[in-house]
Amino acid sequence: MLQLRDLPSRETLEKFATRYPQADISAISAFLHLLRVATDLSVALDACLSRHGLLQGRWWVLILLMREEALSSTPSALAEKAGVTRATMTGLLDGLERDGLVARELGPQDRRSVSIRLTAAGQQKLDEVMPDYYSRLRACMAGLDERGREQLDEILNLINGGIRAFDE
Amino acid sequence: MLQLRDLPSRETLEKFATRYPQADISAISAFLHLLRVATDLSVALDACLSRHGLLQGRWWVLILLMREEALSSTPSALAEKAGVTRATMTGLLDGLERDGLVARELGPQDRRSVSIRLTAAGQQKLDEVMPDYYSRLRACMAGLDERGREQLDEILNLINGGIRAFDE
DNA sequence: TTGACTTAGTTAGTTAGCTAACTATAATGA
DNA sequence: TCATTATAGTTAGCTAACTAACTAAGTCAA
Repeated sequence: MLQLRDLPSRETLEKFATRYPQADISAISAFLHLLRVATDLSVALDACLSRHGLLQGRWWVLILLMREEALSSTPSALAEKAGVTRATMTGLLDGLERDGLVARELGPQDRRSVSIRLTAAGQQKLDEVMPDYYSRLRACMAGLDERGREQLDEILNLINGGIRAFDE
Repeated sequence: MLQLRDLPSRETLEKFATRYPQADISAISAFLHLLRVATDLSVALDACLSRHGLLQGRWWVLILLMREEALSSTPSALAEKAGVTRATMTGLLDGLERDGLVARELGPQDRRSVSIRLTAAGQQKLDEVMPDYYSRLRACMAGLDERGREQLDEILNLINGGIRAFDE
């Protein structure tokens, strides 16, 4: 997401602000800091998942299926919830099916539709990954108390509300 | 980064916490919220840059060059600062050179080395993109006052310190 | 009822990132 | 000195995302 490692120093930002007076230095700092930490968290998550032979895309599919009462859904619904295109979901499901973590079954009513079911092996994989993920995440966030978590939540909501201004 | 659109509700998290007692619900919420907002910011940044025919990777290269006193650097140094591999940097520079935004010149001392220089067209491109980027970012962060920005900075530092615990 | 549209899923081809391996050059130490 | 090792840059091939286009099936209205 944010590859950049060499974040601008205050001096650099001031130099740029001289040429570009639109610059709001503390806004830029906050923005880059947020992207930097989020990217590092995402990389850490990837590292955790890869120990179990998973990547984020495929892992989220398993979780979405586990959330379902019948442990099953359709590629379209999964794509929507996972935030990827249906074409991408086809590829994710191909991989999961190959590894036996989900099964494709013909939908009974709509013959265009396919039912995707979490297999026992898929559930077992989650039972292996989730405790590891949750333990690590707990440790990672241990330094931030409840008050800090609430503050973060409020700040993120404020920034989120501003994103439409970014897009205009 | 975080594709997932359908973030878990409190009920879902509680259901998962029953099966996986390691779960720290407010930690998970904070983590996902942070990744979600950061991803949306990154997407908004991409949209802004694409109006000017740029993507993040190539844009950061231009900025890194503009930071240099002589407006020039080497592929290796740029790769390190941009946080990508040298192979990736080769590809980014190919594209930028094709568009005339940077120039490859032979380094005088070390004959293995190549000097990359920001061209006048490259500087002009930045002079077009940066005011737009800075204006949008200012508007996006307008809802967060200085106190909030300081709080965010502290919170991010706390979380950042915890990332090593995620990796163990 | 049939022609136009919509929806579900897949396939094909593109992209930007990656790793691994390569060439050329430089640096180092027995 | 010269054999080894390290560094700079590139190339080739992989991956997971994307868009666009396709087939098949369902829906709807004139």
